[in-house]
Amino acid sequence: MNRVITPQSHLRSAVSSRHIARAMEYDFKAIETKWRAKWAEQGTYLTEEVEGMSKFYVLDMFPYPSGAGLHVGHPLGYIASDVIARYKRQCGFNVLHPQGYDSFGLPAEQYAIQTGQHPAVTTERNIERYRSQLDLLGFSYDWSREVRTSSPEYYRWTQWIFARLFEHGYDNAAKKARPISDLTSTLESKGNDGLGWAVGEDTLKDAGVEAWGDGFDGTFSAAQWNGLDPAKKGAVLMAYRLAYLADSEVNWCPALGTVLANDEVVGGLSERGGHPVVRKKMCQWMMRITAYADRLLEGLDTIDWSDSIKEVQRNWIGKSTGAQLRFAIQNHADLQIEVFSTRPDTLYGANFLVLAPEHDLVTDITTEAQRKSILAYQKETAARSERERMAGDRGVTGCFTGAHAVHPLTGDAMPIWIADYVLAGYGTGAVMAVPAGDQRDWEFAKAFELPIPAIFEGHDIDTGAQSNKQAVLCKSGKWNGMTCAEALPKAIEETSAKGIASPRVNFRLRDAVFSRQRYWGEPFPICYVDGIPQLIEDEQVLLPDVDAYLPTEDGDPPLARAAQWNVHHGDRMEYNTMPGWAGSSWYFLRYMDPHNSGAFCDRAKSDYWGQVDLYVGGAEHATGHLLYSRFWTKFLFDLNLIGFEEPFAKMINQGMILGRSSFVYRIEGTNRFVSFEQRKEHRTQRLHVDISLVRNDILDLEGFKAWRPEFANADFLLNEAGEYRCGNEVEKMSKSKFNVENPDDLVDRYGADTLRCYEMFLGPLEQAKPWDTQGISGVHGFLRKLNRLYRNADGHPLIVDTPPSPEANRALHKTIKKVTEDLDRFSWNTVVSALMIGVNELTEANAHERAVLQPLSALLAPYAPHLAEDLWEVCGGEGSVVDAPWPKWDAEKLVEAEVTYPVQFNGKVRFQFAAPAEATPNEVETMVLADDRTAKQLQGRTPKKVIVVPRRIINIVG
RNA sequence: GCCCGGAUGGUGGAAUUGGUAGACACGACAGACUUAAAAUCUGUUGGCCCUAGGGCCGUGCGGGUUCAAGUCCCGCUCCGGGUACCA
Repeated sequence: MNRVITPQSHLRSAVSSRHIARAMEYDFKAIETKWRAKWAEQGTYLTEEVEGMSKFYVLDMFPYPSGAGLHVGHPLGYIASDVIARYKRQCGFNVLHPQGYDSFGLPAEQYAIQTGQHPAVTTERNIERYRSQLDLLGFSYDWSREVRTSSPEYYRWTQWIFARLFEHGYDNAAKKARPISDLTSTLESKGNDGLGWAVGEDTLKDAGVEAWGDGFDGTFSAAQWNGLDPAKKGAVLMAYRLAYLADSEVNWCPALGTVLANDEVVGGLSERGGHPVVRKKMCQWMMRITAYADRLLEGLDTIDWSDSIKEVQRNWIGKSTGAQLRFAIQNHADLQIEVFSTRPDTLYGANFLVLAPEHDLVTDITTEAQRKSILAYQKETAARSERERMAGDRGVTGCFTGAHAVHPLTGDAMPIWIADYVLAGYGTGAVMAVPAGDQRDWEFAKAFELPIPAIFEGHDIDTGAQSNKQAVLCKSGKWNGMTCAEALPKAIEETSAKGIASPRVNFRLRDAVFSRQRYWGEPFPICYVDGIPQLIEDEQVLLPDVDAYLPTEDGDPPLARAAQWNVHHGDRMEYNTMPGWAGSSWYFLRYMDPHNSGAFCDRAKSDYWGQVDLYVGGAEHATGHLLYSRFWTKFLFDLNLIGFEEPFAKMINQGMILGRSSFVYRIEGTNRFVSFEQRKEHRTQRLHVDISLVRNDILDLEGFKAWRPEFANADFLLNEAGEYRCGNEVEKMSKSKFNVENPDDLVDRYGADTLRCYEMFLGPLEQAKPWDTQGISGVHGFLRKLNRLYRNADGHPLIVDTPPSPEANRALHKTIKKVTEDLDRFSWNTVVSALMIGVNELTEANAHERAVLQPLSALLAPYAPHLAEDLWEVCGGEGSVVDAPWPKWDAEKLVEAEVTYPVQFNGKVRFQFAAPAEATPNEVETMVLADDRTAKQLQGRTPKKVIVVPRRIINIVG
């Protein structure tokens, strides 16, 4: 039965009293305020190097200070790392636990464009808000070490590292970065033949053609080098620098007015904002991260990160080994097509070539008869690529060029096609198609009715391609009868000997674009003298003020607007700024020596603090920050500026906290809302409703009407209970979904200690989990119960100095053991359970002895530092609980006189059997076999076998 | 498609090397207190059967190894995340 009710008839609201009665005996507000002030006053969390003391470096990924503030999901990782920082400190380590802000970035700039407000001002305001929210939670950060990537004192050193990258190249033979001055002296004496430095081939080719004409093939002699003018030398050197300027295809985002790095583009859309991204040729600063591809790959084996994130990096780097093969083209003696293949062993099965539609040679080789259709296909793919990427549904398309290549082993003619399944940006942008061995080639051959030469024994080529490396080859000359795995190295060797191929390693990893056409980022310490970029090192290049945060009318980036600034000693400045990941690639080093004005970080300090021992943050930075910071760390290591080449020895990625959204159901075209149960009887729209108006899924009707003007006149179709029941769903926590739980409110209602414990109690840190505020009461109750062990309701201490009972001792030492072991394996959630069990047992045992309660407060300190500090004081503990030595468990106190064994018969537990703890398995067996209950279970049968697992279980088989 | 996770009560989760599955909480139910409600406290709470004693079933599904399987092996299903014509 449904009732339509008016607002007046429903005065009793389900949510009217949300007040949580606060039991006065646990006055968390007073306790937390008191100790936060004391810690600040005494500088409890300031850190310095102490010779001979072992260090432990615990780091959070620093936040971008957005305007929205924190919700309960944000502090999760911070709480986890704080627990470990405090635990390690109590264990006697010198702990470095800093925090800062990744404060350059797009949102502040977008806001500036809209409002004219300087990004520095909004950033400052957001940081203040962040800081006040963080402070409420009682973190043990040493704030004297705070860094902000947008402060000139910090970005000066970001610029400095950029300058070093500009001044260095990469020597593949030495496997390390070396100064460009080393390079020039080699070039002066030997030229670049056999040089072995990482080089941008396209950049070198362009510069070489400019210097020596069209015949330039990539090598030059010492004489040729020495004959160049400085401008041409500069252009050639650019091809070797680790930070270099290049014309390249970049991801241009028109809506953001800037280029993006590959990891900032997701499925053809910008990661931030989801705007379309197009390919465009532009002159940009780049980072030669590809020079470090192998070391970035190998280094993964030396660090303790999750397998999944290592795998993401491995795939992103995408190393593949094979050969580069050269194919002659009929009627084009001067041209050849190079293809990269990981499977040269299947070369005999190759019967056509496929080029990317954008491949350079397409125009040259296309016959007149095919020209029209080739042009049409190229146009079609260029137009389609974007839309089609989003659709994800692609058929097999392609077009014949009319040209033929020559098979290097058989001399057969191979038609040359173009197709969009071959990507211009990978390998050489051309493939040799082996339809019998590659499914894409197979499908292409089927679609265009090309023959499929069979090269595998016993494989039916009509069923699809065979890519198994254990397959046996046939019709493959000398390789007949070999498995592919056996033939592969031979194929590479033989084709290389014949001069038709060279061994080749290919990476999917691209060099990273390092310029952004934005205002709110690090300016480059670069000006252009006669068009050649020069480092500015005599003074720091500061970010100038501008009159608007938009490009100039000529399309130059905003910095071109800074009239005095944009010219340095008469030379044009670089107008681009650095990307967001520049400052975050090395911030973990600056914390070690944050105020050093003579160096980015003193070597002695980085030697002391070393690698980050525990890094906590989200997994979403796998291909961005976490790769770039590894790259910069290796570079700084090569320059002998730091003593380690992996920044983060261990990393744990916290899972997302999801919100529980509530929904109301509006009958379409009306202002009438129907309760969840009856929603299907009407045509309804589902609308998010703010979760503060909902309790146990029941809507606060008055609150709802007051929430938004358009709902002021809403009426409701209630359920049989006379209530409005909301629907719900677990989804990402977000303001727009009205499912955000704010930590400030929870701290106000339950205290920071409760919130800290509860966030850890929710479940394993790495897992995504829904937030459920109801559960917090259980954790709050635990802290109150714990508090009651130490003092009564009036706050009078209950501590006594009598010796504890064996039960109390056992409870304490069991808890110490469990908490210690769980913290050592980073099992944050089970620690809270262990403490709860301990408190339950001590309450049961009526334990108020100092010998038990004082260590207990030390044990609590990492999770609930405020209350622990207060209770430590009640116990008369010396100094701060922050430095209380971590309690050790005493195995003797854990021993029980008896062990209760579950006794199984054929694997089913039938009864419990108590045996003396010190009894041997044989004695236990004898005793249990003598027990009446055993005889009853056996009913006269003789046991075949008796298994006694000491202190665990007894299983009687028979 | 490929690669990584994961699936345990009404819910979050525990079980660390194969050894009593469901710890610890939440919720629900019942009781105490209260004029009443909230709060608080106590008890019950995987399912099924049973007067009791107790029994049977049970960790996504189907097999297997073992004295013993949530845990190991083989074959699936579903869910989450990442990634993609990468030659």
